[in-house]
Amino acid sequence: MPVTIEDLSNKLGVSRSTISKALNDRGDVSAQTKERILQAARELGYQPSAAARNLRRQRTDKIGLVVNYPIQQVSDFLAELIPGMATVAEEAAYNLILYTSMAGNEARITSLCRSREVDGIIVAWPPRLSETAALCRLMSDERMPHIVLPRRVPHDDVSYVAADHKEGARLLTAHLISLGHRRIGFERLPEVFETDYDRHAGYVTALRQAGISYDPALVIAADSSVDDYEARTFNTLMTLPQPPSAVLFFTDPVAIKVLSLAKARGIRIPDDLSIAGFDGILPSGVTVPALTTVRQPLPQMGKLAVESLLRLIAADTFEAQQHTLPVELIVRGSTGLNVGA
Amino acid sequence: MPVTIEDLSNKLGVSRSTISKALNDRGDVSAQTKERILQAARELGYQPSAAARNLRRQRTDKIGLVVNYPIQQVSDFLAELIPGMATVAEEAAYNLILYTSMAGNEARITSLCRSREVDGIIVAWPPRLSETAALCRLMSDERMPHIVLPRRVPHDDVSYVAADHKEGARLLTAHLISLGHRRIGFERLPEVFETDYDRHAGYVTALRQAGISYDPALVIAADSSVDDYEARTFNTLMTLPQPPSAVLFFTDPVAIKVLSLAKARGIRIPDDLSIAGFDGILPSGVTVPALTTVRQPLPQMGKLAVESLLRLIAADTFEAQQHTLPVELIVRGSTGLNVGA
DNA sequence: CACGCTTTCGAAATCGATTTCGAGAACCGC
DNA sequence: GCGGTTCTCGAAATCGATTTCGAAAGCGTG
Repeated sequence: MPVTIEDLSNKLGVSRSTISKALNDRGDVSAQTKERILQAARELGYQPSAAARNLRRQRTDKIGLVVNYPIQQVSDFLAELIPGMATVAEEAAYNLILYTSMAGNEARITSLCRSREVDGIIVAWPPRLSETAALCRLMSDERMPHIVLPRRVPHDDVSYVAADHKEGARLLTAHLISLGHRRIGFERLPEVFETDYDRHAGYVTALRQAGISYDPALVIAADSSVDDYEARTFNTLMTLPQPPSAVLFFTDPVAIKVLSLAKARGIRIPDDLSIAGFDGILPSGVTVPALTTVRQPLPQMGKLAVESLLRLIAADTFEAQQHTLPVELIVRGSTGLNVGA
Repeated sequence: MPVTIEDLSNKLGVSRSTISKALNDRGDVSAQTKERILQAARELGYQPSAAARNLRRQRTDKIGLVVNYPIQQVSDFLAELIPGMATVAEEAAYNLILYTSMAGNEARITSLCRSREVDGIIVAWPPRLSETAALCRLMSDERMPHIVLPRRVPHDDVSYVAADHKEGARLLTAHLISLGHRRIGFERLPEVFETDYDRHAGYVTALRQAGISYDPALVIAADSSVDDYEARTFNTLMTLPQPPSAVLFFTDPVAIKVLSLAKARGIRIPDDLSIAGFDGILPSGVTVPALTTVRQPLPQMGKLAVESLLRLIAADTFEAQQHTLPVELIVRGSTGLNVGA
C-alpha cells in the first residue's frame, strides 16, 4: 500500500539506486535528476521503509532504555530522566525504546542484543553489583554499546553516569555538624551496593573532618524488603541509650514517613530532632516542615547518559564513559540547630 | 557478526525455510528435526534479526507514544501513564517507542506512518481540536491504527481514552454546594477544548441541580500563555463586588500557587475561602492544607489506551474505541464549610 | 506392484531499501 | 581521430528473515 522506492523508480524511469543516492546525498547524481527525484518523492509522499533501511544499514537509530526494576517504583525518577534523554536522542535523530519488566532477566537482554533492535542500551537501576557486571560483560560480548544509570560501577571498562553520592552525604553530614549536631544517625541500604558504600564514605569523611568519632551504633543497615522498615530504623535509633539529635535517611520517602511518625510521638522537627532525606524527588519540598535533602541532577544525568551512549555508538572513542555528577545540598526546614546539647 | 539463520542452516544441513518454520511453530516440520533445530538454536544463541523480520512480516511489534506537547510539562502525567502502558504492551510482546518534540508537526507524524516504524500510535496531549482531527484523518489515510489520550474527541470515528471531566467538575461543585457554598468561582482554560467544555458543563449541571443560578462573573477564562495567569484569575475573582466563597481551579499546580498567594494576603484556607484543583497529580496531597481535587485514573487510562490500540491493530474490531473513565473526588483540607454566609 | 495420499523438506520468491561496480556518454587535449 | 578522464546512471548483490509451492519420500491399500 505505501509507496516504495520501486514505485518512484517506475514513475520516473530512473533506477532505484539513483533514487536512493539522490535521497541520501551520496553523490554520483546530476543536480538535475536529483531535483527531479526529490520533487517526485515529495509529490508521492515517499518515505523509506524503516525495516528495509534498518536491515540494509545494520542499524536502527534507536536506543533502548532498559528499566531493570519495578517501573512503578522508579516512575518519579523516570519522569525527570526521560525528557532530557528523549530530547538529546531526537536531536541526533535517535529514538528511545522502553523495555521494562526485564528484572534480572539476562536472557531477555541477550536476545535484545542479538536481535539488533537497538543500537545501544541504557541500563537503568541495574540489580546488585555482581549481576550488573555480568550484564555488562554480556553486552560487551555482543558488541552492544551500553551505559549504566544512575549507579556507579567500580570497573574501568564499564560506562556509567551517576551522582556523587559520597559528596552528597558529606555535605549533608557537614551541614548537620555545622548546626551543632555531634551524634548523627545514618541509615544504610546495603542492597544498592555502590551507592550505599559511597554515601557511607561521605558520612565518615565529614565526621573525620570535624574530629567526631564514628559510633557504629548510630549506623543502621535497613532492609527495604521488610514491612515498615522505615519505622524500624527510627525506633532503633531513638531507643539508643544516647539517641542522635539528627538522622540522615536513605531516601526522601523514608524521611517523609518518619516525619509523620515523629509527629505522632510528639517529637518536634527540627527542634527535638533534625532529619534529612536523599534524592530531592518531588514532594519533599512541600511537606511541613520541608525536607532538607540532596538533589541528584537527574535531567542532566539523563542527557549525559544519552550523549555518552551516542558517543560509544559512533565509536568516537573506545574508552569507557564514566561520569559522576555533582549533587546539590538543599537546606530546608527539617534540619535545625542542635538545641538539646 | 551475530549468528544468522544461514549459519544455523549450514551447521545443521537443514534449509532456512525449515528452520524458520520450526522456530515459529508453523507446522510442516517433523518433531525430530524441530527438536534438533531448537537445540542448535539454543546452543548458538540464535536470535532472528529484528529488521529482517520486520521487513518480511510488515510489522514491528512496536507502538509509538507520540507526546505532542512540551514533555517537561507533562512528565508527571507520563510517570503515571507509562508504567501501565509499558506493562500491557510487553505482555502482548509489544514495546513502546517514545516520540517527543513533535509538537504540531504533521510532517513528522506522516513520515512516522509511512516509514512503518510502528504498528500503531498513541497521540498524547494533541493540540487544539481542529488539528487533532486533521492528525487523525491523516493517520487513517495511512491506515495507521491510533488512539488519542487523554482527551475526548467528539467525532464518531476517532478512538480515544479520556477521563470523565464533566462528572469530575460536577462532583467538585456539588461537594462545595453541600458545604454551603453558593457563589463558586470557576476557572476555564479554553485552550484544551473538549476538556474545558466538559468541565464547564459539569459545573453548570451541579449548579442547576442545586437550583443555583449561573453567574458569568464567576467564570474566568484563563490563558496559560500569559505570565502569572494564576494570580490574574485569583485577583479577578477576589475583587468582584461579591467575591466567591469557593473557587475551582483548572489544575492542581494553579491551585497550589493560589494557596501561597492566599497565605501571603492573609486569606485563610479553607476558613475564608475554599479552593480545589483538578488532576490529583503528586504533590497536591502534601500541601498545607492538602488540596481537594479530582483524580483521573491515569494508570488505568494508560493500560486501556494500549489495550484498545492493540485491538485496533489486531483489527478485531473496526469501530472506534471510545472510553471515558470515571474520576474520583478526593476531599481534603482545602475545602470546608462556608462559614462566611 | 502401482497408485494415491500424507508428511516432510527445500528452492526460490519476496519484503524494500543501500551499495558496489562496471558500462556508456561526454569531453578533453594532442 | 584516438586514448584517457570525468560524470551519470543502472544491474545486480546484499541485508536476514518468512512464505509459497512443488518435489521427494514414506505409507497403506487393492
